Amino acid sequence: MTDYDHQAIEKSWQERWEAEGLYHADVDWSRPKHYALTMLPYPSGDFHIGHWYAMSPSDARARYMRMKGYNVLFPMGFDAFGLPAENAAVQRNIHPAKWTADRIERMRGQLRSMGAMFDWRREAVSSDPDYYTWTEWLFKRLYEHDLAYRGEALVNWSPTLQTVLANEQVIDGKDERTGQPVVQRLMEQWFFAITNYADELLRYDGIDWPEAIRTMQTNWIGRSEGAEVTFTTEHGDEIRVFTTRPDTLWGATFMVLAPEHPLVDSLTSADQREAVDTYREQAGRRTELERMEESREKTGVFTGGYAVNPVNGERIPVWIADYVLLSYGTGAIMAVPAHDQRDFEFARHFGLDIVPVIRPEGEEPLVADEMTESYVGPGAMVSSGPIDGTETSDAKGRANPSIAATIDWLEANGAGVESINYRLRDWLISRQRYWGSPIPMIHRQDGVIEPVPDEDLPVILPEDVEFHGRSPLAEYEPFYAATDSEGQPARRETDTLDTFMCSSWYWFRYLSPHYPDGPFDAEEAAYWLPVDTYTGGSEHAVMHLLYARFFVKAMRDMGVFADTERLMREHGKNPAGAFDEPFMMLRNQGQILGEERDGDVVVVQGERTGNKVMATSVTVDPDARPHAGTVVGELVRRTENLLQVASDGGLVTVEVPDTATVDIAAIPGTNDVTQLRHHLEVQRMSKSKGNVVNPDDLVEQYGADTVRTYLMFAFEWQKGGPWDSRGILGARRFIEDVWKLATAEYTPSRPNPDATAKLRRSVHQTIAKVGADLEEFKFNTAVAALMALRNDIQEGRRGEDVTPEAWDEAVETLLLLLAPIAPHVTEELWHRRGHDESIHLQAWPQSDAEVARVETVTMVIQVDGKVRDRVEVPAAISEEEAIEVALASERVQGYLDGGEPRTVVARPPKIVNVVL
RNA sequence: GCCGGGAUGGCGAAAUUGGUAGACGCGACGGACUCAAAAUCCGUUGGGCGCAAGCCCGUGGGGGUUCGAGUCCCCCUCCCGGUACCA
Repeated sequence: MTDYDHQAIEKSWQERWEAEGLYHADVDWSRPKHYALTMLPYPSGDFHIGHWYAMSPSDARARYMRMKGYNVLFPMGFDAFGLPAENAAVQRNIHPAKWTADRIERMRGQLRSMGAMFDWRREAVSSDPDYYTWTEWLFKRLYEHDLAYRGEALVNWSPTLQTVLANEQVIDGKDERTGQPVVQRLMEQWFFAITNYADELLRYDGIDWPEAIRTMQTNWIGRSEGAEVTFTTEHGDEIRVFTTRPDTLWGATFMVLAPEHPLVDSLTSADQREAVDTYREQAGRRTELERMEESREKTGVFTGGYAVNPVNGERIPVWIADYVLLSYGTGAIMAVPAHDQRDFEFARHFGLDIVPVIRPEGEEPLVADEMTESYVGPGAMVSSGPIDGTETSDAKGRANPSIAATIDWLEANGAGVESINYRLRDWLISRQRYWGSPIPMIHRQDGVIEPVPDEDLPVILPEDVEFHGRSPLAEYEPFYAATDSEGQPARRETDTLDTFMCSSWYWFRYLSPHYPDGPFDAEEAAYWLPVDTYTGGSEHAVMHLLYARFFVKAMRDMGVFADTERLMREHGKNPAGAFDEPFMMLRNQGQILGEERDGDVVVVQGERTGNKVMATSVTVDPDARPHAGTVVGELVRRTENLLQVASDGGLVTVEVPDTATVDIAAIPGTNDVTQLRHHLEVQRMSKSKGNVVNPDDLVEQYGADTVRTYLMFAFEWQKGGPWDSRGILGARRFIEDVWKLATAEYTPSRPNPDATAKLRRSVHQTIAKVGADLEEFKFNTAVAALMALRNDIQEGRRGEDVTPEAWDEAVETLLLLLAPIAPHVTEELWHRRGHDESIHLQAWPQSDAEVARVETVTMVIQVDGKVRDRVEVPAAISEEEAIEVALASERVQGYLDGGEPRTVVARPPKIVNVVL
């Protein structure tokens, strides 16, 4: 037993740190700065172990940087606007402001229990007028620079949420938050012109971000190079199409328009009118989700109209089909069935012409009737007029000779132009909801829209409104009744801003959360910006992280940083590149999953051969009766579709083929093998599954230091993994061991130089190892190294053979290296050992290379690549000596059997390989 | 389908980037302490063979490069994440 009382220690240090302002970070131009940022939480009400997993390692690294001599800013705040608060108002009659404030208060307490080095003076809450004044102000600046505009577009409307959503917030036709389907509607809304920055957003110059995030953003932006070609209808209307393969224009045999395309009406012939109207009506009624759930069988109707292909004057039919989307490209395509798989399927389905225009490399020419799929490979252009015979490769855009030749021809003949198209749409920013930042705009009676003057900002969100599931603002006269710049009655904008806008600039507000003259104090910004490290989840790859990049670029171009840049220069800091990107380094943590459960009772029917069973049916039910079943027992392990079941008759391997019927008591409805796999393995934490790990309970039971240490130790941080309630005991034991060592009386009975040197070597190696690991976010190996040092110190204690000086050095170094990870217990022990100043103000220990150096190493001797012997040799051994030692080995001699080795490869002092 | 990341003991994981596979921890097993249990302490722990010295096998599967491959190259299987009639 120790007198380690984590509850008392953690509480008292948290209070003392707060009272002393230990973590206050202030501008100090004489010191290098480090701005460490972790994604701000939404005030959901309760901290999840996932928050701890994201934040406490980030805190450890920020603390490490502080000990390395940086002036570190590590702020915290709340992303406080959003729908859940509004729902609470509807369902429980609690005002969103109160709901939010209560939750923030509770979460602040939980955050404090983590013992992180947050500078609470810099806390920012996005729903405070202090904050959203500047969200509104930024909206106005964007409006003034034509980066915010009102426009009509086909948008995602969520009937569930009663609001429109940005493309980024719709996944698989369902809204990102609730998973409910969205529908497409043509509506007039507010947008941010993020597409103006598409090309710049594709560049990631100077930033150290995970490859995966950059790829996701690149794919989301979806740049494609090609040409825009103009076809002409029989009525003389122009139909513009975007294509990445203009070289196949001579193979275009029909056109397809999106059902909502504006030219559909004029194209439609009288006899096709009814069919077209029916199809359009059906398409409009279906949600994105329904469209995707239906088979991939192509549907569509002929309009009865024709258009002329500008390259050859051919008259081709115009169809409508829902595989062409109004929101992408021009909403119309030329169809080249021979060389595009979707067009091919459509043509086959409706019996349309297929004309090959590429002769595959080294093969016979394609014959339309014999084709079973489109051909998209390289070859030579055929039946293509002016570009006949031109080579075509797999390259995209002008890099492909046939495409380059076609673009030149199109431009010379006025039939089309080179064009680049993006998948990225402008960011739809308005929401028909209450609990968000107001949009500071006024609709005049004459239809003109004008901004609220700066001196009238902020537009305050009124409190005494009624909640009923839709935005109350549009029905609340005291809010919407306004006066325009000419004193005329007008209507205030009642939509509010997407909460992603609030989180697109919050790290600037942290710098000076109460600064009254701008979104941030330029002096603070000049010193702290840009953010050096940013940590958080990768789920924000194409939302928050893309918006944040857009915002800083737009702010830069609008001159918002002009004063900041001037101040940077005055202080001798080069502003170049400081406002091109928000976060210089980004690292994503993984996810903590629910605890791996065992104890599932499995009942299997099937054919048994020995201890193997081919299942025909599998039932998972904790209350399963031990009756008829080929095998009844407890699941021990599963890999793929193989289950290991411990039954009365011993361990049985059960194979579950796709054809087996599966019944899982916990999951209603018909189940399948996939569900079985997921159910029997780990899963996400959720209240309904009853596997949520509550950090508050863990902190009470084990202490924050133990929880932090365990979270950093147990997983590769970027990866995460299933919670293990037994694993945390190892972290607790480690902390207790540190306590014991640091409070022990140590008087050696037989100090000797060898043991002393050995311990000191370990200490200095550990300093280097832990520092390097924390630098690279490798928290698990950093903790492992500290545990190994603990083991070495314990060995010294048992042997009583290291000098008191080496002992003290080892123990205190252990405390210093552990301080960023377990801040409370190390602080306590540091003081108990007679230090007055906080351990968190100490410098990171220096590793003495001389002390850390090993004098002898174990050299491996291989014979034909197999390890046959190990010999202790001086670390500085020469190649000749190494070979000599290796050949002198008895084991090697035995293999040589008197003969000579064919060759010997030596990499002293690591390895010598003797090849027979 | 496409893009990205993976697959290493019973489990979480290490491995200086081509050089002792399994550090560190969990669990398990054996022992000490205890009337007993927990806690704690000591030890063992990839699999197989062997009394032992030791030998063989082993990083999802199959090939290859190399004196030497978890690591590099080619092919395949599976898992996780993202994304999808994107013209």
